[in-house]
Amino acid sequence: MDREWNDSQPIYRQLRDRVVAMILDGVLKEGDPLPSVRNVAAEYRVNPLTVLKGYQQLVDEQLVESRRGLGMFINAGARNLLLKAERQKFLAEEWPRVSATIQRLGLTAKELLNGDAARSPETSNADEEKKKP
Amino acid sequence: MDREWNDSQPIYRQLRDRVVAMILDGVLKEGDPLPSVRNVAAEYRVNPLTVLKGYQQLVDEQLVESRRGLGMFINAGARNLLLKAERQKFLAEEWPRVSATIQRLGLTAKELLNGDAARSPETSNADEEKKKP
DNA sequence: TCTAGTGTTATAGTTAACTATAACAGTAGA
DNA sequence: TCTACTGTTATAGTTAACTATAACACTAGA
Repeated sequence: MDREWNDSQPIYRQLRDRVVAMILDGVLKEGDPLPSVRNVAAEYRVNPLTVLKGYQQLVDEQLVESRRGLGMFINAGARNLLLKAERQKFLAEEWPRVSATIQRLGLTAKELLNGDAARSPETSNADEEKKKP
Repeated sequence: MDREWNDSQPIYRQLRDRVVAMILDGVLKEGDPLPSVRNVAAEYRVNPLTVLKGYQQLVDEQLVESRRGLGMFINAGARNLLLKAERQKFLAEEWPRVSATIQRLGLTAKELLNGDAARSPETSNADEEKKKP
């Protein structure tokens, strides 16, 4: 997980999205415990309530189950559920907007998608940065 | 312009983005006046101050000039400025995130391009490919 | 039982975004 | 001058997001 936050979305939603990404990437498998509310809060220097709120979203989506005194655990079937739901959400809401932006900027989706397919999933970084001493 | 708002970003920023889109699309040309603060506020049922805040962003970016008593006008060179700035921002900030999501969801270029092939002049790609194994 | 780890709730305060309402300030044209 | 548009500022209130601090409730293991 990254240690920084984006100002374009509330922290609790970004937190939710990160866990989702970890599930999809297989970093968190079904049955695994989530990092504890307190730990996450400490590590990212965020209020425990904010972390809880992010986690609660996952509970509401039935991706995660909470066991008091024990922790929060990835539900069985979570990854499949996510793949379906997130795909649909992405195609219906995000991609149309992104695609419009791409055309507006005179870029081509094809090039972006191809150029990126060659890279490893880790290297999702644009080379805007010059080397620094 | 659309009449609805997204809950994922503040209204004033969405407003700014819409004007930017209109400039890039050539709906608003250099020298043209923006729709007036009061009109927009009325049409979208939003507070005038919120509209002003969105417009002020454009002024701060030097895309728009404000003439008291007259209105706000698209600056000369605004489109060029935007193309550069927005491209860089998109490639550096948005695309990496989107691209990661695409891979995470196991979506393919083909799937994504088909949906809006109708819009893009580039995407007249009648290629055939193997169905998934 | 005690301890150290879990999730959860309570209380209270700050800030950003948005709202309603109103007034001020400048420009063009009848 | 009067009218009807513009942008701009002032005042004050609501809500959502986040914060700090503390306590409560539960579980596993020594």
